[in-house]
Amino acid sequence: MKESEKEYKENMKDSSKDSPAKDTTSENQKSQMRKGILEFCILLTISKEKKYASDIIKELKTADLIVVEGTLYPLLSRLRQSDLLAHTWEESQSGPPRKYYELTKKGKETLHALKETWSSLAKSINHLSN
Amino acid sequence: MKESEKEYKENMKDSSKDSPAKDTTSENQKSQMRKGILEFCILLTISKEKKYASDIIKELKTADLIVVEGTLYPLLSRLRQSDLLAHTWEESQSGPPRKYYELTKKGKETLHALKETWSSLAKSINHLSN
DNA sequence: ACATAGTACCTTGCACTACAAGGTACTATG
DNA sequence: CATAGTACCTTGTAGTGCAAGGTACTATGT
Repeated sequence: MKESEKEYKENMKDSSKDSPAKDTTSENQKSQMRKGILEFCILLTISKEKKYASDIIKELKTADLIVVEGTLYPLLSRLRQSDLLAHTWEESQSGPPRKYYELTKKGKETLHALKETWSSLAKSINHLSN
Repeated sequence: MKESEKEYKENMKDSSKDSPAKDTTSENQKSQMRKGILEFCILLTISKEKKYASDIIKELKTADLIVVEGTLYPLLSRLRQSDLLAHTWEESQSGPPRKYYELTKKGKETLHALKETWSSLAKSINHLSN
């Protein structure tokens, strides 16, 4: 029924002429894709040995993941508040004392769970790619 | 300098006693990890053949990715506004007409870029896992 | 003819995230 | 003692997924 179809399309709220197109630049996409994965990555790096903020940023950079301070600090606070991380102050030879983070027991468990989530996600993408 | 270290710690704004811990339940983590990847998955599914909303949800479900309508529709609108998708109305034998989506040229290019982003991300995680 | 169920589309408001920008406190160096 | 460097943190903004709710059409039973 061409007629009813036409009616339907005309009567339905239409999002065609919404606000101007938003950013879907590849700059943005990369950043969007990292969302929620950063937490995983940070737990991963800390799991090897206790680290402080600059250590973490450095290590992530070697893996081609750019993270800035303003992102990292709130994230570390979140993880500590959720009892996934604990910190200890340690003096430095050159500069202010550093806050070294390490995984709590809960943190290790969570990391394990996140690893599974990740591999499940990777499997899904694989599945869709065929 | 135990003394100066102490000062530093005391004087710095401290986030230790912030608001109560937020959700870092594994429910939430899984959902957070999917963020920004959904867009990629949806382009992937549409790349094979044109699909409408329910098709997409069904296909994602077979890959163990749960998506709901309220998530999908705004996302499709975004992609269309960014000229990655185009849609055509088609009648249905049973029910209202359907909006079939397919990739534009720009959409295909973007999908290609996203594939690279994904594999680079996977490589990073791999790198960190050792 | 009319109500009910089913399908398909869409919006609003919320919680969460990453980031840019800016600020404080300490150390080391010229 | 000023300047640069390191390390920590906060505030405000834009983007995202989701729950909840709403509109429009078709098919079916009574």
